[in-house]
Amino acid sequence: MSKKVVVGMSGGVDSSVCAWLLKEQGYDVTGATMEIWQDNPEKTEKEGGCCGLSAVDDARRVAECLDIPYYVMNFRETFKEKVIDEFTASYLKGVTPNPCILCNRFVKWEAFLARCMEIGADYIATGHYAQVVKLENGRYTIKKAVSRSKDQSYVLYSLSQFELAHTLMPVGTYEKPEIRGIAEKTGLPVAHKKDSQDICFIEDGDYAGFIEKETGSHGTDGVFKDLRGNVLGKHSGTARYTIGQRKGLDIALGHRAYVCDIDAESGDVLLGSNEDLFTTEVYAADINYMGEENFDENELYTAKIRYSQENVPVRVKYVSKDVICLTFEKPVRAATPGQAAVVYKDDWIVGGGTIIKRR
RNA sequence: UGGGCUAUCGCCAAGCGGUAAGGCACAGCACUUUGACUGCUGCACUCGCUGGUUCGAAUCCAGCUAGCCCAG
Repeated sequence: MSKKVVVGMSGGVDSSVCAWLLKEQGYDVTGATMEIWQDNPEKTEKEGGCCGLSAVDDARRVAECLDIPYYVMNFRETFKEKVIDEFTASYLKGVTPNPCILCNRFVKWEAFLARCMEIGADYIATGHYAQVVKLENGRYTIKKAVSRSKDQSYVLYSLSQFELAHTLMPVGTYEKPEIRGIAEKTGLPVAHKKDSQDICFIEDGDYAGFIEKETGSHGTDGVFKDLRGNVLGKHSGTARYTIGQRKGLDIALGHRAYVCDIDAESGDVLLGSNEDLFTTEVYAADINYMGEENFDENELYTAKIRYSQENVPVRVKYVSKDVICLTFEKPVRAATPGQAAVVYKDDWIVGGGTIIKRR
């Protein structure tokens, strides 16, 4: 009896090929699309040969094409509660969340895996560019994708050992062009769909407008100040800014200015130069361990503090049981509370946490 | 009310008789399965207004208007 796996299908190329690959490998494959937010069929593909189809329709077509059972699962409530509400709440607190990480943790794994196991699945699978591996120490971890430019390990750092033990990510060993090649060769109807990007539940990209619409607030009103405390001008609400931001400040100082700090209590938004953004120490909490049970304070790891950043050598020290201090060998730019600090050893994840402050 | 100074793109600011630099801001695109960063492109046929001098003025002259400073 072959193992049963449910593939989370977004209707995109990667998850579609993921399903194909697993079927090819002999798994008993079922497709499922998580309905989370996209409730309007308008959001369709602009290019490729299958215009006018929503994510669900695309996924269903792929499932038919592969001749596998297909379900649509409703996770709207979980998504609203765990991702959207958290997203907006964070911004109002002056913190910059990473909704993809929240979604992975609470929806795509916690909720989706549980649902799939209820219907008898041994595994769930996704089209992420990352690899699930079991180390010699017996622990599971996420390893970077073979395709370093597409690697998504960073947004998966919060998965538990149990979840990893029941997860397959076959796409992680391929390059993007290979995946598209497979989609074409096997005639999947989504071979030419554009890669998804930006926050999925905010279609126009105006996240500040979204927050205001959802909560009726744009954060705390207040002023821009320089690093010495001099008032530079009024701003339009703390929720519109994030550490390291330059665009959209709408203030002409003659030189480029970047957000260095946000105080949602007072409404102060501190502006400084790009150099002012660099720091060598970053604190993180809410730690999830992957490849190791604990960080070794004597080990030289590498870490990244945002999705698109190269790994930087780092030492990890415990400030308390669940708060760590990362000391980077080279200053890192714009450590931002709310984003994740993910620690790697070689190309696999040791663990990670949420950035709480920088120094 | 006398005297002086200044008026160039949203902000700052070059220009000093030869046919409008630059920075910041802003916009679009690219990059990106988060927010950012970054890169590229665009952004005053016009120089407070009205006349005059000149082959030719934002640049010289006159008047007007506005703002600032000093004096009372």
